[in-house]
Formats: sequence, C-alpha cells, structure tokens
Amino acid sequence: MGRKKSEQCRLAILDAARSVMEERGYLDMSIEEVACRAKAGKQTVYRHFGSKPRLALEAFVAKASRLELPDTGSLAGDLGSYLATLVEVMNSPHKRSMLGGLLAEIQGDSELGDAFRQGVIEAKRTALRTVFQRGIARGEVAPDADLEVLVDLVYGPVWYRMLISGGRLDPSFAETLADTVVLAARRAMEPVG
Amino acid sequence: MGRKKSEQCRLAILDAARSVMEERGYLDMSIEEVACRAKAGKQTVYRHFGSKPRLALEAFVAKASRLELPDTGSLAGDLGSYLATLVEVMNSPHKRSMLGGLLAEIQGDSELGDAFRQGVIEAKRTALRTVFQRGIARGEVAPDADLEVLVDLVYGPVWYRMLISGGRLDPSFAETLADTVVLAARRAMEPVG
Amino acid sequence: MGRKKSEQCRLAILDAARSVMEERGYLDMSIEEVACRAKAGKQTVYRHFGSKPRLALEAFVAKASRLELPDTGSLAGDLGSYLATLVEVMNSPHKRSMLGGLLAEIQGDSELGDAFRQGVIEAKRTALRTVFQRGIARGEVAPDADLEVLVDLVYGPVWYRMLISGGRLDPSFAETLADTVVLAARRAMEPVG
Amino acid sequence: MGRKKSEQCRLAILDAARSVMEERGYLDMSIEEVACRAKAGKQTVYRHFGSKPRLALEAFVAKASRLELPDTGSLAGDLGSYLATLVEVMNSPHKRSMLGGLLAEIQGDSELGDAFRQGVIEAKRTALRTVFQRGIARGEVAPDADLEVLVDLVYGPVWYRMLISGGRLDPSFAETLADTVVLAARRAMEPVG
DNA sequence: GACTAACCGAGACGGTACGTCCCGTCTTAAG
DNA sequence: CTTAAGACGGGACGTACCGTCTCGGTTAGTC
Repeated sequence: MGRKKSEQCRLAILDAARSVMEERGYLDMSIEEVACRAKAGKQTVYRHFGSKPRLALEAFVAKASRLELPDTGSLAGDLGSYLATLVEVMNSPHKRSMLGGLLAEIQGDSELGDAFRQGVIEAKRTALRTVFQRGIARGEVAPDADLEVLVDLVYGPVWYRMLISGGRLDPSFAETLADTVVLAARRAMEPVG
Repeated sequence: MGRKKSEQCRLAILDAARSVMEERGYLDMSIEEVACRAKAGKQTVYRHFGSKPRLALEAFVAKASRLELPDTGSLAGDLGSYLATLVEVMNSPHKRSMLGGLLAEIQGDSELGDAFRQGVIEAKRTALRTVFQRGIARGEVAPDADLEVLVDLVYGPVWYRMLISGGRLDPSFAETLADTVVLAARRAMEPVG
Repeated sequence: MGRKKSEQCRLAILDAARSVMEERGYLDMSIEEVACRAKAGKQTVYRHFGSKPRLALEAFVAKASRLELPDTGSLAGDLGSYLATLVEVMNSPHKRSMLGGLLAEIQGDSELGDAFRQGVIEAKRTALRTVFQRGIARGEVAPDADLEVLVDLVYGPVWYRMLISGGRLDPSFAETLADTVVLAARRAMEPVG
Repeated sequence: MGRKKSEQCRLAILDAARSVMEERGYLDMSIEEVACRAKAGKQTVYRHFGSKPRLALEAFVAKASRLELPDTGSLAGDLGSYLATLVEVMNSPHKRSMLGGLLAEIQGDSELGDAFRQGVIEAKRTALRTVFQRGIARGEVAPDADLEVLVDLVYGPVWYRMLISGGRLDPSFAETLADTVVLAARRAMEPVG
C-alpha cells in the first residue's frame, strides 16, 4: 500500500544530478546539492537511487545519446561513419568527468559494474558486432575472426584516448582508426605473407 | 639549516598507502589511515605528497613493474611477448581499483593528469613506439603507418577490458590481439585490394 | 459507520504509546514506532492526539491510578495514609521518564502546560486541599493557614525527590514528611513561642 | 601528544549554548546552531562536551549564580533571606526551559544524573544543611530533626512551583514558606499536643 | 658540545558531506 | 469515507575525513 513513488520527483532528481555533474564533475557532486536543486529531501534521493554512483549511472544512461547504427553497404563506410560520430560524442569534458568517476566506483562494486556494463557498454558492443557480422556476410571480414577483439579494437582506443592518454579525439583519428580496423578485419582472411 | 625530510619516512608512507589501497581500494583510502599505518602525522603526508591522488600516483609509479622491452627479432615475437606480460600484469584487482580512482581524479585536474600521463603512460608508449619502429626497419610495418594509432591499438583494448568492459585478460586475448595488430601494421604497406 | 473503530483505534494508540515509553523512555519514543505498534497510520495518531507531548499526556492520565482520598478521622492519619500510597506510586522509573519528558515540553508550551496542570496536577491538589479543610474543621489546622503552601509542602518534596534530587522515596520518608507537615499545619494556630 | 584543547574555544561554545538556550529553550537548541554561533565545528563541540545534555549542564553550571549563604543570627532570618533570593532567581523562563529539558534527560541516564545532582543540587543542599545545623546549635531546631526532610521542605516547593504546578514564585510565597519551615523545624522539639 | 631551526608524531581545529532518523503533511489503495 | 501504508520536503543527528594549525619532542647541521 502507501503512496507511490513519484515519477516527477525522480526526474527532477535526475535533472539536478545531471546539471551538478556538468558544473562540478562527478567527484565534487554531493547528494546534498542534488537534493537541494531538485527541491527534494535527501531521503527521497536515497529512496529512488540508493547511492551516488547509482544516481550518476542512471543520470548518465538517461541522457546517453542513442547512437544510430549506420548501414552504408560496406564495412569501411559503416565503421567510418560510426566512429566519426562516436568520437565527436566522446570528446566532451562532462562525459569525461562522469565516466571517470563511475569507473572508479565500478571497480570493486560488482553489482554496479554489471549495471554499468549492461546499460552503457553492452548495447554499444552489440551494435558494432552487428556491423562486423554484416561484414562477414559481405566477405569483408574473415569468417573466423574474433569479433570480440575486433569490437575492442574500435572502442578500446577511443576510451583510452578519452580517459587515459588524453590523446586527440578528432575526425582524423576516427578515420585512421576506422581504416586500420578495416584492414585488420579483412586480413585475417588471407594467408599471412 | 634545519633537519632534512626523511627518506625513510617517505617510504613508510608509500608502503602504507599501497597496503591501504590494496585492502580498501583507492576511493576508500583515507589520508588519515595511511598516516596512522605509517606511524606518521598527517602533516608529514601532506608535506611529502600534497594530496591523495598525488600520493596514490607516486605509490603506483613506485611499484610499477618496469616491463622490459623484448627484442625477439620480429614484430610478431616482440608484440606477442610484450602483450603476454602486459596482460598478466594488468589482470589485478588492486591495479584496477588504483587506476580507476586515479582516472576519476585526473579528469579535471590537468596538472595531475599531466603527471600521470608523463609518469605512467608515456614511458610505456615510448617502449611500444620503439618496437614498431624496429618493425618499420625490418619492413614488417608500413613506413607511413600512424604509430600513435598503432600504439593505441595495443594499449586501448587492454585498458578497456581492464577498466571498462570487464572482458577477460588472459593469454588467448593477448595472443589474438597481438596477431591482429601485426596484421593491421603490415597491411598498410600493401594496396587495398 | 466506522465510529466504533475510531475509539478502539484510539485505545490501541494509547496502549502502544504507553508500552513504548516504558521500554525506551519518553525522549526516545517516536510517533512512528507508536503508530507501527498500534498498527495505525501516523496520520491517525496525529488526528487523535495532535502531538507527541499530548499523546504522552493522555497516555499518562489514562493510566494514572486514581488515588483514593482517605478519611481516617485525623489529619495525621489522612496525610500518613495518603503519602504512603503516593510515594509508592511515584517510585517508578517509567513515571520518572514520562513526567521528566512532559516537564521539558511543558516549559514554553503554555497550552500543553495548562492541560497538564489541569489534568494531572490540579485534581491531586484539590484532594489534598479537602484533607486540610477537614483538618481546619477539626481544629487540627490553623484556620488562617495558607492552604496552597501546605499543599506545596506535601507535593513539592515528593516530586523533588522523584525528579530532581533522586532522594529515596520510601515509607520512612513518607512518614517523616507527613509528621512534619502535620506539625507545620498545626503550629500556625499557636503563638510563636 | 598533540595540540591541546583550547580553553577559548570551550568558552565560546558554552557562551553560544547559553544564548541559544535562552532564545529557543533547551529542546529546540541544536548542536549545529551552537557550533555555528561559536564559529566552531560540530566535532569540536562533541570533543569537548560529548552530548547535548552534557553541554547544557555545563552551560548551566557555568552561569549558575552562586547563592551566598546568609548568616543573620536566626533561623527565621537566614531562611527568609535565602528563600527570598532563591525564589527570585528561580523565577526565570530561561531557567525553567533549561532545567525542564535537563530533567528529562537525567531520568534514565544515571551518569548524567549523578553529574547534575553533584554539580547543581548537592551544593545547594549542603548550604541549607548548614543553616539548619546552626539552628540546632541555637536551639531553634529540634536536635533529632531529619535534616534531609527539612531541606526537601525548602527546595521541594520551590522546584515544584517552578517546573510543575506553575504556581507563583513571589516574595510572599517565599515568606510564607520560610515561616512554615521555621515552625516545622522548631516544633519537632516539643511534645505533640 | 651546545644551539637552533626544521622535521617529526600527535591530534585539535573549522569545515563539508555523509547516510540515518524522525518530524508533520500528503497521496494512494483497500475495506 | 475512514484507514494503513508509506512517500514527500525538511532538519538535525553523530561520524568520518578533509586540509590547516599548534603542540612538545627529536634530530641534524652549524657555531
């Protein structure tokens, strides 16, 4: 029984969380400020989200721009188009701060980690897997290629530059990376040498 | 005049920091506990390291096993050997926690970020760059290849699996990744088609 | 319709309030726990009693053992008998806690204070006043005695020992106090000296 | 070792506590506001006083006007003078609120209760005991009188009026009470009847 | 060898945020 | 139409750490 949890209230909190994170970054976001901005009590925040990283995760997922899967007719076209968009989206200080903070929390909280990987990572991997499978059908990708590694080959360098090496995330990087992955995917078909 | 900062004391603090991080993870490490374990005053910790992420960074760098650069005579051999070791070293919960935490702090603190990239990232990249340059000399790598992207292609997937996707970091992954990068590096030499 | 249920519900709340207070004391009694034990909603508690001190007051008055006014034929007898019972009743940790808590609330809430004095204090004072008036009729009490002060002389020391000094509340105290008050009451009749 | 607790800081907190209590009463005094007014951290308040009732007790004791013990040469004079002053001092809303709140806390916290009785109550009782002993020496008080009850006879009615019955605390009450106690004390000497 | 400035441990300081509890009000569903 | 259940905005709790600031006590280099 009892009163129902208000959806309106939930959204106000998510909004507040988002705006605080964009202003201060994940680490300096406090539940107290989020509650205050959402004109909610702290308890209400905890009732809805349970903890700071959960809140951040939901706020992140809520606004995660759903990247559309391109279908240009060739692996090179698909990858080039997809990576161009991906790199542009990832090249944002807000995202860097939010994702950096979440990564810290994820290590050692496996429940949160699973939720993060399920909600944020896996969907994107599935999209790319489809792209490579279409490549196999077209004969552009070796049929025995390790799709997981190919997917890693795309996402790995992007996340690595964004969060770790601080390398440039520009169109030229997207292009070079796409080209290289295309070559790597194809080559597995041919005899080495 | 006066007394010098004690090296012994500095080491005790680094040791304590390391052990706390291994037990509780980066986020739950407090300066107070580190000071207490090192039988040092908090002030002393701040005098030597200035802040928590700096301390963690130094603790990390201090114990960072200096990976030796193999020279087997072939790119495939070098990469295979290097990646096998790298993947083994990275497959550690402690490292995950420390690095995740550092990443969170790095976003938005550019001074710290620079130190991290300088002390942890760049050295490793340089090593790999050398490997690829030897490959060029041997004719195993296209002379006009983008070395930075090739290096990203190695480190990106490893960090990505470690911190983000949670994918396996096992010898078979190392091998597949090494093989794929070797192919990608070589292919740039040949006409596409 | 549900008029009957209402009274039943009121009693359940009073019962619950009493039992919580006996277990935890007045200060640590929360409306929430009372409602829960009474299987009532918080709103219902507020509808019936309005506030915690009101509830406590009603719970206290409800169970207040109605002390019978003795009529032994002499002031000494009446007072001795009455004080013996009073002291016994007051010598209870539950009562101490409830009354201490109520006293705290009463200061600065004059409406509650009036209700408390009206419901708990005045009835007892009236009883004692009657005893002294019978004493005047019998010639045992000076006719010009200040009855209010005489009544204070009985209740004051009892409450004072119970709540403030922590002095013993035993039969011997009751006896000595009764004797002393009898003397004080009579003496006003006679010339000093 | 370590830095010493600052006396200055302790006094600032006591001062703040006093002023908050005078404005809001004991129950509505919050540690947070006290700390804020004293420009101290909450932790500092807890370090020095440990809990709200302890703080209130110390604040109360600190400002407790040390009533001087009169020595007029007669029991009637001593009691009249002492009670006149006592009643005047007790007739204060601040005191009512502070003492009411403390009484609530005292019930069920025997350590605090002991401190309260030791610091606030016992000193005053000792003073009065001395007065009565001088009365015995002068032949104004029965030598076998129960001094404890005589002392109760003075303080009881005063506290009772202040905190419980709400009766007037004016000079005429002080006078009547003093006279009555003098009579009660003397009478024990003489045969009843 | 005695001085003395800097360092050391310890820990108190003014703060900020935590996550919890309870307040008194409001909303919903069931009887 | 009244209940119970319980979510709501709010406020204080007592705790944990933050980074800074005294404290004595302990080393080293200079005089």
